[in-house]
Amino acid sequence: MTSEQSKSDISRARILDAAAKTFRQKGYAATTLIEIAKAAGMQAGSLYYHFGSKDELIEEVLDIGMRRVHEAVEESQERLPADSSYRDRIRVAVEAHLTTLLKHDDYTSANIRIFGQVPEEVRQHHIRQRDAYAELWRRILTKAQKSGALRSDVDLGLVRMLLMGALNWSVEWYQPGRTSIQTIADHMCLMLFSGIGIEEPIRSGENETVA
Amino acid sequence: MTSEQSKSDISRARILDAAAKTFRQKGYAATTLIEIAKAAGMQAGSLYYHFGSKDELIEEVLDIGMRRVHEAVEESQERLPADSSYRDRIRVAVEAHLTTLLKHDDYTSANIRIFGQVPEEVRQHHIRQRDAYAELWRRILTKAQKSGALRSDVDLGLVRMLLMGALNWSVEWYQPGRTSIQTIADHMCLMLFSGIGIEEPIRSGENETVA
DNA sequence: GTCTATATTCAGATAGAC
DNA sequence: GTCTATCTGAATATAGAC
Repeated sequence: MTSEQSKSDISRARILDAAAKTFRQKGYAATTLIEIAKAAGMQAGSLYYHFGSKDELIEEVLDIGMRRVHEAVEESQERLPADSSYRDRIRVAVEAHLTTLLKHDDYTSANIRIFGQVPEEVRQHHIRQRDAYAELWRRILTKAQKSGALRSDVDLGLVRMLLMGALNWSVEWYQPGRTSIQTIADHMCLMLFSGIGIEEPIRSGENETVA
Repeated sequence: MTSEQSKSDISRARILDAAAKTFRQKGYAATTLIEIAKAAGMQAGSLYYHFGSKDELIEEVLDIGMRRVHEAVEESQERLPADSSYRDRIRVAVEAHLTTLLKHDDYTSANIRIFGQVPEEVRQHHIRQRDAYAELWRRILTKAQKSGALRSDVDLGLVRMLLMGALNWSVEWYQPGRTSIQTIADHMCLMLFSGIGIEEPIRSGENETVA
């Protein structure tokens, strides 16, 4: 039980990597074990030495993906100075979530993209883990609100859903090199804390022309 | 060519309705023609009288879905008084998008959920239509920014993506009866225009206790 | 227009050789 | 541990009867 990696461990990891990548790209049902095996450099039948079924494989991919965001966000909080502002706490959480999602993690983005496609039974097995992650955000936002850093008249559940949506949707459009992850996080935090609106001058009904 | 509906038209519509509903629920690959046929009250083979293939069917579902949001948002703008504020213009657009998505439209929500799963060829056929819808939002936001209603130092492309993400993700969590669509739209607009942050008092480093 | 029957294709899974 | 070969089931699509 040291950090030695048996041949089995190595193959297993290669399969998981290939699976996460393929599931993320093609979705659950459209991904075949043949494809995964090929990407992992072996034959389809060989997968069954490591995993009992396609669903067992997808479950582990989902599990790893969720664990990684969860840990990343949790660590972002622990790394902060104890006297950090609540805005900073939320800001680093947003950055951690986005970075995990977009930077190098096929597992996390696979989780987000295909969770809605997997068989009901697989989904059931992950509800607990999803809830735990939701709970982490709930705590962060609730503390911020109680402390007076967030408006007290908003439904934090709704805010959380809208925030997660904005962040998670990035897996559908983000392309490395076009915008930095930091810029995305900055825009998200600006919207969340201050909004991007400006008071409009009162107008008298005419269609004004703007230079 | 009046509004008469032939038997064929009626069956076709029933098939499309059943397809939109099933695709939305189960995703693209996991939905079988057998299921769709059953939901439409016929045998799988009969579908081929109306559609040449599964992909032809999905293309029409995607097409209808996108057309409906597009029209809904466009009409929301046309219905507004000419002297409406830019905030109001954005607000009704948000409401129209969300309402179409969540109220009665399996087509639109199917479009959002499965677009990422369909074969590349099908996706290609819809890029133009998707671009047209993006362009509609781009115009709305750009006019608002130019008029001074939105901060000039933000990347509107990013804002649009984050906004669409927050709205579209609602298909994953929205449940009728729990929160009203109007409340969701209100929260979204509040975040977008004003944010939900409150200036935090300057603190001196200690962990303060809050009553 | 819709049915029944079926051809075809292909994926998930198993068995035994190496 | 991985391979090859294969079973089994299921889904798209076609053909011809009604």
